[in-house]
Amino acid sequence: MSEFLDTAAEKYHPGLSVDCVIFGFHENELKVLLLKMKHTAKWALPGGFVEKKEHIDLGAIRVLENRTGLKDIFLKQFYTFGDPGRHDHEMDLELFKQSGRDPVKDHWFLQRFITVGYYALIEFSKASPRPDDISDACEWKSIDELPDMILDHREIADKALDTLRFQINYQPIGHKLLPVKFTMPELQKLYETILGKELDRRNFQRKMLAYGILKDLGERRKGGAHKAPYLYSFDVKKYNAALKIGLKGSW
Amino acid sequence: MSEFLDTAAEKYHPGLSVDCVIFGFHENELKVLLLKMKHTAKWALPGGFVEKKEHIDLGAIRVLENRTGLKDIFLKQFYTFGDPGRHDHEMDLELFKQSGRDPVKDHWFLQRFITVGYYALIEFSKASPRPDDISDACEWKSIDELPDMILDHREIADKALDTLRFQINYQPIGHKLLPVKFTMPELQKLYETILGKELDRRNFQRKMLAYGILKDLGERRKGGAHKAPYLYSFDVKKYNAALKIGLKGSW
DNA sequence: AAATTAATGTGTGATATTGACGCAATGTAA
DNA sequence: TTACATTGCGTCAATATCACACATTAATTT
Repeated sequence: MSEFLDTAAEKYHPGLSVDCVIFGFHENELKVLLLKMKHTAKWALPGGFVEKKEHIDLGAIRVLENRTGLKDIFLKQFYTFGDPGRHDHEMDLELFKQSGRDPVKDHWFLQRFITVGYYALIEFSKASPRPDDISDACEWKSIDELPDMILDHREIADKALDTLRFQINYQPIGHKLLPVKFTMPELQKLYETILGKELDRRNFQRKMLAYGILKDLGERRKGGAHKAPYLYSFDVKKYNAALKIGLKGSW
Repeated sequence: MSEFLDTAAEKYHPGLSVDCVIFGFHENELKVLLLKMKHTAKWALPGGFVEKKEHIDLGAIRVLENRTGLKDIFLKQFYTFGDPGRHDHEMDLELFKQSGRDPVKDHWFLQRFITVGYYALIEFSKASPRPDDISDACEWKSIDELPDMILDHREIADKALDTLRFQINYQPIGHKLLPVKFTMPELQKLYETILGKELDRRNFQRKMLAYGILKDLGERRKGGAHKAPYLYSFDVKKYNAALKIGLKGSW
């Protein structure tokens, strides 16, 4: 950390950061990957700084890969947060203190920061969450029960979910969040969580199948209680073609 | 300009700008307000820098008010452009030359810039376009015939239109772009321009009226050739209520 | 002044989509 | 074996969409 404070001003674009809202779907719940900050009870979105000659998208991709161990992640920029009040001067000074240094006036790290928000969709089971230097845990948290978060990170997470909801007919949400094989009830639960409301099981199935973007695998998912549902996977070509014009439908 | 170069580093957030795509609707055409840059044939979006302790939204509002003479403008952030290649070093040096100064290495103005894109919707007739220091003209240009633009401004304008198209059922587009009184054909033309396709006159009218967001003023617009169309205005309360859940409809 | 023309206002029927259900089939647990 | 929750498939009325036809009106032409 101490070294970071020394070299940051040279390496990174001033006053600019990226924060990622990483979504995963597990046990019928939509989850977000959060970092538990050292020395406090608060959590944070995985984030980082953008190098001076780096595309901001690349900065976000770096963060993503470091936090999840995954490559080729689906990532979308969704909003830039530029409230000058989003700074937490106390926290910054605390960081200096912990690194055993005196806060320097006008230090790169102590200025006001703008942050560009990205959301990512990843397949839950494939990720290997790992903390970074300033955190001592990296865990999935249910979107319905987010813990106390630093700065405006709660607002950023909420806005990401809003965006997801808004773009549900235009982004490969199912394809990126679900495993290759999935059942109709699982797909429905995902939609319900994102939309924040319940859908009729039968109408949902009819509509989904009508899109022609699913391949019926003929198998069933055994093991669970009750009747075993069929397994499906996405017909990626047709799915992407359909998304371009948008899945019609009022959810 | 020379003074600007001296004080900018102190006053403005480093490496950050805002650019505004200002939409207006006139003579059945969707138009964008552009600045003609001095000493070149290229045009630019109205833009500016963000003060160190200023909300980025406020920075955009400042630009808007200065360029149009209007207050209370409808404004939405839509995307942040962070390609390091969006810089035009030649142009920067030119600016230094014109201000009669030598380009200083590592000068605030010569670093790489991120820009936050905003789109604005204004009532065409109420605006009084005026150039800024670095431009010698400020004019409306049809979205269909945009002139050569600097940097990635063309890309920014295109993305703004895409956003408008995407949000057409959720933003008060008609209300902000049209005068208080307007005819159904005018409203339709606006929709057609934004959507980039023609719509059936009769189905459009039926759908619009079904939303219940229009007030029939009973008057007709005389003067034009042929049958005089009725005048409408928005029922703002109902319009806004309808937008919250989104005007249903596949355009 | 009457006829022409190019818009606008209103209506209709076929088709597709939505929303709210019913009912039988299936796998686990009692 | 039975009970039960869950899944697969189907029905039907209400609504929305799409593709038109026809009558009306105001300026222009003859």
